[in-house]
Amino acid sequence: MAKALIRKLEHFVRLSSHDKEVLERAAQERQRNLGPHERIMTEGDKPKVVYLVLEGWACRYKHLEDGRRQIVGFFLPGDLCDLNVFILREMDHSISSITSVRVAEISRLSFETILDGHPRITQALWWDALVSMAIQREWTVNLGQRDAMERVAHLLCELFVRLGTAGLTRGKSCDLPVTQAELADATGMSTVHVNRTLQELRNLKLIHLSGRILTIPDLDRLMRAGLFNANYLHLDREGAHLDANE
Amino acid sequence: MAKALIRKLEHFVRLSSHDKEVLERAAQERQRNLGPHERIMTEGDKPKVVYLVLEGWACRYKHLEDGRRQIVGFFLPGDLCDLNVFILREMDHSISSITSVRVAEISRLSFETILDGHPRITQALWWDALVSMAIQREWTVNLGQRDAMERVAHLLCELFVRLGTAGLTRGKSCDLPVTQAELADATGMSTVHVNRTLQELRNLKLIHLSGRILTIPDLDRLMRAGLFNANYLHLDREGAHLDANE
DNA sequence: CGCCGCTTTGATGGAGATCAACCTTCGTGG
DNA sequence: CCACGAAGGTTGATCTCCATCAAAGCGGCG
Repeated sequence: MAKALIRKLEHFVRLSSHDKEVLERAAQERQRNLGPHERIMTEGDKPKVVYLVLEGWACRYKHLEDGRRQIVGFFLPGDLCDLNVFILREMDHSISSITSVRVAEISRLSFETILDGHPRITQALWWDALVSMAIQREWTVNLGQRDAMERVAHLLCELFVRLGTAGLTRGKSCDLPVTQAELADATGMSTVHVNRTLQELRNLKLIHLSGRILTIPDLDRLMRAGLFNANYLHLDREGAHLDANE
Repeated sequence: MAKALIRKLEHFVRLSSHDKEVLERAAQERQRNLGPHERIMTEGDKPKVVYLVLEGWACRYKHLEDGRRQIVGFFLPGDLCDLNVFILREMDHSISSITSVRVAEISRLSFETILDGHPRITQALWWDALVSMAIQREWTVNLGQRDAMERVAHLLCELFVRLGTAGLTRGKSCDLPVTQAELADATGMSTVHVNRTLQELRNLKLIHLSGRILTIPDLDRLMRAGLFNANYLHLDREGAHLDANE
């Protein structure tokens, strides 16, 4: 159930089987199933629980008054929304499903129980939170400095690597269940230009994309095209000194 | 010493005088003075301490291999770098001073002591961390969706409001010790276009800017021009239920 | 079959980058 | 005290990347 999360956290630290059970139980506690494109939380809502995505894709986004929309992040299986949201009085952005999605709702109480009683998990979750912030910074760089090709290439690299850490790639391929309009909202481009950019990437044989399946024949080349450097994802078992010794 | 930080945190929760002393002492512990444009941390460094800016301006930024640079955030007096950085093996971005700066270096140990023993401070610091993430998201929106005028207007609003919460505005004015080139790196624009955009804002009487002093005659109008909505800064004493009762 | 959501294509326009000067201010040293 | 240089700000001319508009393909599904 919480397999993707566990697999992701183990890029930071090796968890004991007890740690894993604790996470599994938290993920069971209360689940919610959503269809594609349903609202999970709306800007202005009072946040009451922590969400963990178990299956499917979702996204955070903000609307401007005049209707423009920016997707500020994708939630993939294993992703948590901010650990401490319930400190805030109201959400400053919205969250929607992209595909159909199963989420776990973790209550404030049981979340705090985990943080209190399980220092190794706690550390791993903070690591994950720091990585989320690094991702958000990298998106800032992406939108501020990279041109269309680089921007799309960079986003695809990020998604592919993140899916990989959650165990959701198959060889050189992965699902990419987003429309070009959604890619546009995430990259700050128009749909038309996303379309042309994807074609260019296809012509250069940097990607193969059809029927919601993305294949990256040579990830290194795509990374170079997108000036992608994975260091911001901090994937090298940085907390090894905490490893469970079982 | 830690006045700006305390003042900022009190937008979330009222602190006891003991709380304030604890923060003051942490800010005394070990200080460092830097001239303008000095490196504080470099991408790749192992982070060892938490920095708190006491005086002056600094920024975080990332370089692309080909030299392009994106400023991903400004540090104003009272700002802390990520609470838990030392979990990470290496920095994924750099931090430099803009003006001359005084920072406090808070050791991992004494930082953890604060977090352990002072729940009200801890909550306030988490609130601050969540606000930092919201700011980063808002920058993503800024770069992705807003045009030049809106983008600069939005940034100026944000800086003015944040300075205000730290007690660093004088009426309608504040310091703005950044060059146009730095504004360009923060907004993803060219210096030339930042210059023209500032002129336009001046012509519209939305700002008055000279000699590093920014004056905003009518903040509401500038906010409208930048589609600025302050809710992402969460400034309405959200943690009032925790207020120290003294 | 026919519609709806998504992708693709072509034509046109504009916001902002780039290049290249020039100007102003201010700190430094002769 | 002035001369000079460096750093920052300002301007004009040109070009390009990407937005916008509009219409046409193309599956998939009721």
